[in-house]
Amino acid sequence: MSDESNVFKALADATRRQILQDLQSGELNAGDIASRFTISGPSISRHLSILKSAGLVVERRESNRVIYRIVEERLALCVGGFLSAVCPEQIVLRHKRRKVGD
Amino acid sequence: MSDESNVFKALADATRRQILQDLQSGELNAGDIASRFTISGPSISRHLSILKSAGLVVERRESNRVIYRIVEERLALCVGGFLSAVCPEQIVLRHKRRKVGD
DNA sequence: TTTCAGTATAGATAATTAGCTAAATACTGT
DNA sequence: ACAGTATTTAGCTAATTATCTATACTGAAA
Repeated sequence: MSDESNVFKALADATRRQILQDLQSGELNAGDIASRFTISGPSISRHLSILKSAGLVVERRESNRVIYRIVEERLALCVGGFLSAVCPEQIVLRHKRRKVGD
Repeated sequence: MSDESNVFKALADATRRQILQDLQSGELNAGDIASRFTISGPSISRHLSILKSAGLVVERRESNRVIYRIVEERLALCVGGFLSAVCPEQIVLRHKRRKVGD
C-alpha cells in the first residue's frame, strides 16, 4: 500500500490521533500512554505499532520501558503535502530549516 | 462518531483522496469522476456519498447530472486544525477572509 | 407515457479492523 | 537462575469496509 495511505489510515482512528496529540508535548512510554485511555494495554500497543509503521512515531528502549516520540516532519510533509495540494489557498507549509549536520 | 473522525476516515481511502484532488481544479459530475477510475460506477457513487457525509464535498443536480464540488474550508479547518495542533511548528493555517454577506 | 442516460441504493461477499484475554518476550535487580 | 515489571504478540470475535452485480430512481426527450 502507498506510504501516504498508511499515514491517513493511521490517522483515521481517534485513539491514534489522541496519542499523537499527547506526544506533542513530549515523549511518553507505552505505559504512560496506555494509562490515558480506558482500552487495554495490548490494544494501545497495537495502535502504537500502527503509528510506528506509518512512520508517525519512533520508539527507543530505555531499560525496560519503550519510549515513543512523534515524528512531526512526517505528519507535516505527508498530510500537509496533501492539504496544500488540495486546498493550496488555505494552508502554508513552513518547512523547517535543517541545521548543518542534522 | 466524531465529526473529525468522519473526515479522517474519508481521507483514509486513496480513491477518495484522488477524487478530492481531481475536484481541486473544478467541479465534476459523477460520471466524469467515475471515468477516471477503473472501479465500478456504484463504487464511485458510494465513495462520493462518504465524502459528502464527511462534509468534504457538496453536490447539486443539474438536469440529470449530479455535480460535485470540493469544500476546501472543511478540509483546511479539520485536517489543518489537527495538523497545527500536533505539529504547530511546521504548518500555518491561512484563514481565508470571508466577504461581507458570505 | 415510454425510453434512455446518468446516478444511487440494495444485497451479497471477502477483507480489514479494533477490541478483548492469555501467553510470550524483554529487561532489571536479587 | 528467578521473580517482577513493562510491553508485545497470538488467537479470537464482532463490527466495518470496499467491492461487485442487479435493481431502482430521476429527469429529459421522443
